[in-house]
Amino acid sequence: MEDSQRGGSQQPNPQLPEFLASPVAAAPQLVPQACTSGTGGALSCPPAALDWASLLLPRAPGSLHDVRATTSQEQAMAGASGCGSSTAGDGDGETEAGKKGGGTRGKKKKKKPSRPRFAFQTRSENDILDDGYRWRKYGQKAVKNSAYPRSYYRCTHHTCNVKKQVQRLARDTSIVVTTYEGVHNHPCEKLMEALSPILKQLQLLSQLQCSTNQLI
DNA sequence: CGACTTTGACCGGCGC
DNA sequence: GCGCCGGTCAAAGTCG
Repeated sequence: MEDSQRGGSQQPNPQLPEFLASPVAAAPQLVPQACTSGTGGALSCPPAALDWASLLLPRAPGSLHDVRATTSQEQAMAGASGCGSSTAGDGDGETEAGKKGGGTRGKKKKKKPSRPRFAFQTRSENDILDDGYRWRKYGQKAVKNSAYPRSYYRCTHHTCNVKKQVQRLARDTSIVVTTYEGVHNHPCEKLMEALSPILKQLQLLSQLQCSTNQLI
């Protein structure tokens, strides 16, 4: 319904969002998640200088796994809710299989605690953080102790099984908590598209520098 | 017409 | 065992 989400997942503007375009000055201010004290701690917060480039590349070294959250701690995340248990565990790869397998509706897979999961908070008016990937919303739930519903998204790439949850903090409604689950196994087309001219320029530049050095 | 969102129902884990 | 709650499914509706 909200216009912000309409029109195919989220692409309000054709270009990348500022925070992707300039990783350092992350626009929707990444809130250094002091990790909602509370229950147990620390939800892994991506470091202040989040390496978006590596995050967006499939299985880039030192990316997601480094900031993964342990399942028991995820709930601290939002502080957003007393979030009970739930896990989400999704098969590392094969979710589809388990889903409608029997033909019965709404079948859930078993708990699988270990799946790369990390969350971060952004200060933004937009619930949806355009990270360059395409997401399809597959559910929305009201969560306990929070006036705001939690939305569930899945990466639309066929072979990709990454999910994310988006929820606005109850305590500070200007903060949106995004929880990613899984690792993209495909490049971020949007980002690649946006970066390619820059990369080309860089290549040219380095070539130029090389030849200048040789001359000297 | 395809891709996407909405929304109610269902399922399973967990705490009591 | 029961109820609560989070996560998911899938039909129906919407949009470009």
